[in-house]
Amino acid sequence: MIPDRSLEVLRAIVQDYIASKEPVGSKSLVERHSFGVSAATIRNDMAFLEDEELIHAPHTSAGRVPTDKGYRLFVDRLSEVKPLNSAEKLAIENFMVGSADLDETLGRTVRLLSQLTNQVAMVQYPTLGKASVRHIELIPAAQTRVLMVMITDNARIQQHVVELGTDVDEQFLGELRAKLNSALSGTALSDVSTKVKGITAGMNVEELKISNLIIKNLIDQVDANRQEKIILAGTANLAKREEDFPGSISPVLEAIEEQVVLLKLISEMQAEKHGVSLRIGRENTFEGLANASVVVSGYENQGSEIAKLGVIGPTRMDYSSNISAVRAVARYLTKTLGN
Amino acid sequence: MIPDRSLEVLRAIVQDYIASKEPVGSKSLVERHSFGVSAATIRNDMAFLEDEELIHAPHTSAGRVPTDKGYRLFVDRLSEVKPLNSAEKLAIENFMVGSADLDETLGRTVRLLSQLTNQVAMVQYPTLGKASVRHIELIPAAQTRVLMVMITDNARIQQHVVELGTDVDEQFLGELRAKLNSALSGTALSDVSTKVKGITAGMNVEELKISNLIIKNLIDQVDANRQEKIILAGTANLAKREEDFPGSISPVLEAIEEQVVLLKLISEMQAEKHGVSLRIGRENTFEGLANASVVVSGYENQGSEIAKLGVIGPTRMDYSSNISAVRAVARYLTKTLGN
DNA sequence: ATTGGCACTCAGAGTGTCGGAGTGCTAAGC
DNA sequence: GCTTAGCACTCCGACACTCTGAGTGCCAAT
Repeated sequence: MIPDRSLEVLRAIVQDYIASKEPVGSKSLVERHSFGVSAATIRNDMAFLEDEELIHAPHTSAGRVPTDKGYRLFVDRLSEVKPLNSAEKLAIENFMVGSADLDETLGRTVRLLSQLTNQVAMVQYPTLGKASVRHIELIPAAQTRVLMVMITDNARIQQHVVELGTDVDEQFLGELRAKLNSALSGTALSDVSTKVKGITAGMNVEELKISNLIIKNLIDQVDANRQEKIILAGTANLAKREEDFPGSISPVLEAIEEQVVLLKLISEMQAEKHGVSLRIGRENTFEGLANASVVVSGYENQGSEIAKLGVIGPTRMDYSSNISAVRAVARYLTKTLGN
Repeated sequence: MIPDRSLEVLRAIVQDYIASKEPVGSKSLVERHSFGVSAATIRNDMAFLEDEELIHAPHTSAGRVPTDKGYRLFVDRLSEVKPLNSAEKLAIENFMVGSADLDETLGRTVRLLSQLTNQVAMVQYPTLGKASVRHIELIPAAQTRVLMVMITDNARIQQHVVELGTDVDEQFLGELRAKLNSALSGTALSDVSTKVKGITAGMNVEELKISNLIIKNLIDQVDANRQEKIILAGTANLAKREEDFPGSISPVLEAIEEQVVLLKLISEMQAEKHGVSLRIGRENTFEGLANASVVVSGYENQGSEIAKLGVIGPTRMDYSSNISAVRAVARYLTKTLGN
């Protein structure tokens, strides 16, 4: 395998490169770190690392830059998770104080994360989890459309418009709403689809048709995570790091603007080490993110993971800090949601 | 005043500059336009325009570039609003088809606008306007907190968490909700604050305190536009136009990320010509937008303006197209909301 | 008022030079 | 056999210099 000293050299290269943004050469390396050997020896080690494709020289006589593979090895085996400093901890505490509803909490969280890391932060809206139905409302929204609103006991609101195909009968809608509420109020979401059966007893064909439409929609709402949504903050941080993205930042901006891309990305990422998941450079299947890294962690409610949050930045990012920030924010969010 | 030919020269400069992104000189000007006079004459006109601060030479012997004032004069007096071409019209029609709830409609609208203009598009969420109350729901959200949900008959949902200061009494909450609903259901929002009086009759001190808190909050919801919110699309378009922003795009990105800034900006802008309002470069009081222009138009529901939408781009933008796109999209949105 | 001519300016592209940082290799040393 | 000093070589980046083309302002002539 790779000798210990070579690993140390790799670590030093990654650290120096992240700090200086310049390719790092053998001489400056021995100056800044005490390897106890000379530059020439380091050069041999570097040649070895290059064979292993862990580092790479942008051109013949330049210093070396870590490859994606190098970063990967670095985070997996060489980096320790930096504990947050007290200022950062304070920032987290302050940010969370007085949070009100879900929207606001998540909004604060995403801004907090972007401030903490100086990267683009994202927070995925939670799935409904183990909540139960509090109230269902049916509102005529147009000639042939009904707005269905479901309020759950963890204070989430799901809404959707249902196209009936025929004119809305307000009277009947009122009855249906009463039936739905008496049947479902207090029901766990997981039980909705069974409990809702039998509600259509004694209806005529027309009513049945409408009821089924609405019920179908209700069930869709319940068991789908279709309301998947991600909020972002700190996009401007990308522009500040412009020089970190060879070429242009615009593919990155395009990628993060596409909710679909982000959702796919996030859903592919499963927690690895420290409860955090990481994609480095081309590990992201999406082409536009070839020069970007993504750090993601899940957050929980009532003991099970309900969604994820994370940051996106250049491959040349400070992994230690970002990983610990993402992890800490995920924990605090879990804690906040617990109240 | 300014001689006619000089105005023509200004128009030509603006048009050429927008097209070529290069400072435009007297010679290329006479080549591309048929003024019927020589370059030397044009130069005299240009000197005049420069005295008037309508154009400006970036350095001694370069061509001229319009100033903010020049653009302003151009849009006010010289440009015609370009009618949309059929492809664009088609795009609008297609985009709007099958829109469902408000969120989705606005989401589509903002993406449509950004595609049409290739700029950053924004849409402000509408104020409640002339709607009336459909249903009020009070949900215990935590030990001492209540989630208040108000559904209006134009299918909008307002929600807010109220901190009671004391433990929630579910029973009482149920009664209060019933009272609120019977008192307010069907009431126009503008009448809520008067109608809600008297509802607290016969309550004890503790109940009164809670009721007042909730009612106060309800009224806040109703008459405040506090739920002001803007959605954006096409941020990546900024990055593509990077070279159009002297210095860096990051102040612009920062500005548009700040909802507060955008809301302030939008609220200051009142419709001028063609129902569209325009801020060019430093006309934007916000420093970060010194090199940006903003095109805004209002959209309506039930005959009155309920919110605005628009685009943000470099001062060197195609005003004619963007103005007509913004105007058209605002109209289509008004139309869509009418259904 | 318009024009052609002329001298002048300047940014930007191209070229040449130079130094420094970095490399690979080799032969000697521990 | 690993380590090291030394050396020749490479190449980027900075700097200085030149050249050119586009553009200008001004003036005398029409």
